[in-house]
Amino acid sequence: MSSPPAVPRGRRRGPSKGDRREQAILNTARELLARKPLAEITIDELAAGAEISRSSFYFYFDSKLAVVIALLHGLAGELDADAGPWLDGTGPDEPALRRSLAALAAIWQTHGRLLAGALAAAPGCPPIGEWRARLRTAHVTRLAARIERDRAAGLAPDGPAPHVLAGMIDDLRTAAFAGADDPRRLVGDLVTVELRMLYGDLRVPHSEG
Amino acid sequence: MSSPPAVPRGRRRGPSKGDRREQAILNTARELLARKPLAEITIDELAAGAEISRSSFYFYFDSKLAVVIALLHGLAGELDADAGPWLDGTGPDEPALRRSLAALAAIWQTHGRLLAGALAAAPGCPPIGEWRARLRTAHVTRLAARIERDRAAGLAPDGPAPHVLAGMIDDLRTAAFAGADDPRRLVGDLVTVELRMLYGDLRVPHSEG
DNA sequence: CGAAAAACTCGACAGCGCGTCGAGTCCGTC
DNA sequence: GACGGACTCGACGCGCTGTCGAGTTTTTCG
Repeated sequence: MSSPPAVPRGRRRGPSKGDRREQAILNTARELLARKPLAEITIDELAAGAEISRSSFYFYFDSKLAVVIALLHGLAGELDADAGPWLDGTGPDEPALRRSLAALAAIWQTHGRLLAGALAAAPGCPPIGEWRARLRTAHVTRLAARIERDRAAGLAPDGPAPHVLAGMIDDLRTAAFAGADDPRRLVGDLVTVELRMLYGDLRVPHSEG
Repeated sequence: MSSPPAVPRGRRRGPSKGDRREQAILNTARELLARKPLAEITIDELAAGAEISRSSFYFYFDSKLAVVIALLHGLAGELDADAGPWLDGTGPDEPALRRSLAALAAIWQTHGRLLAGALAAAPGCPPIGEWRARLRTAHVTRLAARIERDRAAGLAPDGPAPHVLAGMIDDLRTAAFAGADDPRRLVGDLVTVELRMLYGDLRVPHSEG
């Protein structure tokens, strides 16, 4: 399901030919994704880039989406990089949120095509859908917990159920980054908006109208 | 480009056979969309539902996506139904926003699969992309104007550029409705969150530290 | 070393869905 | 009744996908 065969490496030995080919396919996918959207990439191109025939491709991956999943797995770790301080903290800690979002923006900057393609393919491709769901749930759960903490401490106003609000924030990030030319330019505004979503009080404008 | 032939209706006459077939295709599309996502619907099915052969289908529409566009066009009007009072008003007029969102939710309720499918196909299908862009721009423009008005009147706090903030609100709506089981249940929370995005003030917690 | 096993390669094939083409048939008009 | 536009369809070619079985290379081990 993940890697084709179990390699019984009896002794120190460099990566087998197959290992290199597998990497070549992955690299080709990365290169192509830098130039065009996932939907326009064909297995032929992936195979050609790795200098094997199209049928040989199937020795390494079950489908084009399997390649995507492999790439996605490599990203799973990066995706919550630097999110910890924000998610585990309390109150409107603007700098922490900014760092968290900046890290996320950097990933979208370099892997936008991959993420956008994966998100588009998610409904209709269970494994990708599950990957996305897992990631989302992880984020939403931690953020929801943070919201509850802040509310209990009187730091955040009441409002939508924590997991709903957290889901909206996750959705907003994804939509905003997916549609942006330069994700990094969004960070500042996203910080402001998220803080408002979480802490923004509708103090009736003290202009008495 | 839009409708297949120009019908020279010389005199009062019921809809031609072709008109009925065209409607049959559209209806079939609607029925199928109620049962499965757009990507899983094939031209064969559309043709079969209208009781014509697959090649006859092409007499009426250029492609599956052309059918989608036709359906979408029928929706264009509904999509800003009841949005006027909110978009043309000023200040945190919660009831108006709620009505606007409720109307939108009702549309997502019945046409979710169509809208979700169209959104997924938008990048990679220029006509659909343009349709989405036009709709988005229309909403963003009006909402941005509203934001400027409110800010000028001191009713809303400063923040992201109006069109950016408006874009985020549009994105959030779309993402939230697209992912919801029952869009109508989201309305209340969406109202709260949007108002916070627009009017939520971060009164710095003068809590000591 | 040499044979068995595994890792790997490929051409050929079958399938599906798309869109086109040209040869039709139907039907209202003059 | 013949002309033309509306309409229909089968057959075809294309591009992409995934499978199969027969080959070649590489590794393992007696």
